[in-house]
Amino acid sequence: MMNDHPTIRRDTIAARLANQQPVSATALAAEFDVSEDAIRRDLRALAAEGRCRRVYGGALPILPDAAPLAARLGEGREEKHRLARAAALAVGPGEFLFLDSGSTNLALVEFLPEDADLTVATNSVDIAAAVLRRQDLRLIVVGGVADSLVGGCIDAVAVQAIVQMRFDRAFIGACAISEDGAAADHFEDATFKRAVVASARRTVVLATDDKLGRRAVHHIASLRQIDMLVVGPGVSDDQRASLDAAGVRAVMVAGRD
Amino acid sequence: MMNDHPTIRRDTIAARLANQQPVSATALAAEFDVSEDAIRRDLRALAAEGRCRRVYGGALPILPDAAPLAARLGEGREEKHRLARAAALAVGPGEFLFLDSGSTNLALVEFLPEDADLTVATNSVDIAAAVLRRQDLRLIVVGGVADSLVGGCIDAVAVQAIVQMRFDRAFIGACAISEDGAAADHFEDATFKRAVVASARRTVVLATDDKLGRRAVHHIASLRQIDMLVVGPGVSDDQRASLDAAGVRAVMVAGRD
DNA sequence: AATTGAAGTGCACGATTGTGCACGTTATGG
DNA sequence: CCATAACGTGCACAATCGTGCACTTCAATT
Repeated sequence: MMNDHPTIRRDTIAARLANQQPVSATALAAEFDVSEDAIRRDLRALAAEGRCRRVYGGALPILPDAAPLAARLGEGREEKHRLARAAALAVGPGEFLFLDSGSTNLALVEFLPEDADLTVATNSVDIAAAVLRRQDLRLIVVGGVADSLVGGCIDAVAVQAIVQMRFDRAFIGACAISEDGAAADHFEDATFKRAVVASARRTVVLATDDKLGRRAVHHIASLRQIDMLVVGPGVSDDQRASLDAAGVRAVMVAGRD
Repeated sequence: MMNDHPTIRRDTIAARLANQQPVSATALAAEFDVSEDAIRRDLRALAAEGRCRRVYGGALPILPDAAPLAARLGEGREEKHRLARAAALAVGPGEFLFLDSGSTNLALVEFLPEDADLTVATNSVDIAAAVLRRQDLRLIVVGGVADSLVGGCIDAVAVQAIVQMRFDRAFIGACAISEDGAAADHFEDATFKRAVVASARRTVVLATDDKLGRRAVHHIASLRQIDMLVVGPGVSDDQRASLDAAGVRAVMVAGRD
């Protein structure tokens, strides 16, 4: 019928990329029997929408947080520090916190108030190390089989441990924030985060600008379940308004003073 | 289909460096099947971005900042490395290991055989971090409330997790080794270590010279329960003989060649 | 039915990127 | 001090890219 329609072709390519498959311009051109120019235009459009990464010879899927923690430490360090500093202000004395894995939460450790009788639980090896270095924090390690991509434990053992805790405040790392709420790219990761949200009285999400408006496959929490969303100053007023309207209880903008 | 893409290669290299792994230009060239020139160009680009440090033969990761454990590693570093290197020789492929907290066991991580399908369990935050950096090791984190002196978890939760495991080989840190066996200065620490010994088919103790002949209050294991004791070359023949006589199955002397 | 405009396509052109090789230079270890 | 290995540079070549342009298609309008 019309299996060679341009839209179908683009959707097919987009689906593969969403499925973490790298694509080659030459191969796609042969497969859909169009010139490489057409394919290149498709890929350029996809990349402009942030749905893939353009590279020489084709395009790569957005590998969301696949890069190990340390890799992401360098990029956007300042932004993360601003977010972390702002988020830490909300923490009160004596609280029982959970810090999810992620470079932004790692940055948060050093901004937590000093000698505030805080207890920090985490499933991230790096965050645990950072907390341990601060003698004024109590540390609870969530164990299990460690996932090398996440840099911490997100398996059934970890979920089981989470289920038995009651946090005053949980800081969740999200791969994407949209009107649908927070989402992650990996199934197990999302499952773990859902358990954390369920065990926390308040859920806080720190989102660097690149996460806003993105979408990811696996749902973590609706916007209504997020008690505080901390974003950077680069957020447009439109975005803020639509988040407000969608039910986030508090949107905090870091670095606007 | 396009797994050998230049961009993927560079990302892979960058990820390793971000993971604190040094890389060799020659090895990478062979691994990705390109000329060393291409690799050198990659490394030069990475270094220009400040993501690694260029050295003769390859590139080194950027040291994040003051290494927390490097301080402790400083004292007696050479001796610990000798013990660790010797102890690692005994490890066979596919084994399930436990590494108790302690700087000597931390040193052991980097000497474990590469790509030997090893699984490492540990209760130490620093050791977990070190294991995580080596992507050829599986990591199991033993969770619980972390003890800031020990740098890991030794509470009831941790003991419970240990009880359910069966290690091929456990590396125990001991505060003291005498004819009575191994002992520790802290009660909880000793309790935890006893659980580990009970769950291990073989128990290995790495003892720096200052631990030999010392006594400590809380019993961990008799000499008969220790399957291998690794000591440094500074041990007198008398000491060795008395240990032998007391029932240690194997006393290994590191650094005598 | 004819007109119009938007979207998609292929092609030609010069620019850019990645690669390997050859050359001379520099570091490292005995 | 010397041998070797690794290095940087310049160069040639191929693949790929971006852009401008002409052409088709198709649906909506006149």
